[in-house]
Amino acid sequence: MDAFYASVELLRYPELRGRPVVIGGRRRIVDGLSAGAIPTLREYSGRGVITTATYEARALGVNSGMGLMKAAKLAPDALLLPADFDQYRRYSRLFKEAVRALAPLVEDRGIDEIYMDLSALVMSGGETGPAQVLWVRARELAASIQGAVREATGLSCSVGVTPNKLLSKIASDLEKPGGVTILSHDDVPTRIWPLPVRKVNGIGPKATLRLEALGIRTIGELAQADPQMLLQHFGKSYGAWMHDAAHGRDDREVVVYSEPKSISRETTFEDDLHPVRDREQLTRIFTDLCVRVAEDLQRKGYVGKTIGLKLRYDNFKTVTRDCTIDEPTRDPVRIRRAAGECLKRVALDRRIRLLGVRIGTLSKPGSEPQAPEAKRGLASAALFD
DNA sequence: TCTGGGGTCCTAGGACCC
DNA sequence: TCTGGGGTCCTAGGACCC
Repeated sequence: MDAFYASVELLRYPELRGRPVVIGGRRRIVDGLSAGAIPTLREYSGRGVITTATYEARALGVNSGMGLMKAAKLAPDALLLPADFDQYRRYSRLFKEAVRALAPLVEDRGIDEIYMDLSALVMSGGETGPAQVLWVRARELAASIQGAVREATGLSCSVGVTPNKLLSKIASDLEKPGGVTILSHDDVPTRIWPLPVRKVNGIGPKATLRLEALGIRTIGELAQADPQMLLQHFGKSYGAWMHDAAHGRDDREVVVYSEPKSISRETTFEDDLHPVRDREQLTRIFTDLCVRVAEDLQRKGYVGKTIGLKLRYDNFKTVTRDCTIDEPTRDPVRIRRAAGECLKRVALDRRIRLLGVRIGTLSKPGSEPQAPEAKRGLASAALFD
């Protein structure tokens, strides 16, 4: 989806179309503003990052992930709207339903992205046909998907049609907003290799810096790099993957369903809290996080066994602790108790900026994996010792 | 002027088991 | 006093993604 959160907001505030708008920060009352007026970045003070910026705002140099105070320097007159996740989830459901009606093999990649396996549709009827024919079909299909999404939501999206997920992800980004990009393997040298390595899904900021230190900036340079050297610097698994990725190779399937692995809630405080002086407030927030995790478990129908704590200090250093309990649970009291045990294992010697609670090793109640005792072949194993 | 909230996957060490 | 070769589970941290 193109600038998803911002585009949803523009449906609600069509008069803002064409203006720089960013989504982020907290809902707050700004002194001196008349009720209903939309504040500009200039008027904002406090914590937070941009989650989405309209293309007009991006033209001013602001981007998602950027701190709001920094963004305010670059684009003081950009309008700032708080995120409304309930609304985004609603539109997310709508666009995914619209796509599934046309192309049922859909993999969820978060609120505003999907992969579709279009093979059967592009190669309908069994005959493969010359490349030109497939191209035409792919383009028609992509256009009808875009049409269906617009029909259902009023929003625009960009589509990449290629032989695999890796290339499709890159391709979908090449002609935003509203673009369709179709690539075959033969196009990799001309269309993919000139791009910076950062465009590869899985090469993030750290790997980009390390590659740059090796003199590798583009995907083409990565493709030409000595594989042995990559293994040396990035390890067997990541190094080999990088090399394959640079050549556009990717054999991952489109996964239409997967079970969640963990559920968590966390919050960054308006102001850093002192573990002693703000103890009461911290305790209240901590308990509330546990309650919300328990509610999420209940709503989604899971229980969990591994309870985790996350804590970020004022210097941004982050620590986690977790512990596994005997019986899977969704009880807020048990979760709170376990998380409390975790808390005893971290240093509370400086101010805290974030607190989080997580639960993992999820299962559906009543269908827990068998108890370990039942799985072990005690009788036969004993014979060998 | 610091840097959100929800996730996944990987690595690596240690405990423990046979 | 030294020491194999599997395996699983647990924990902590970190990179990365949307």
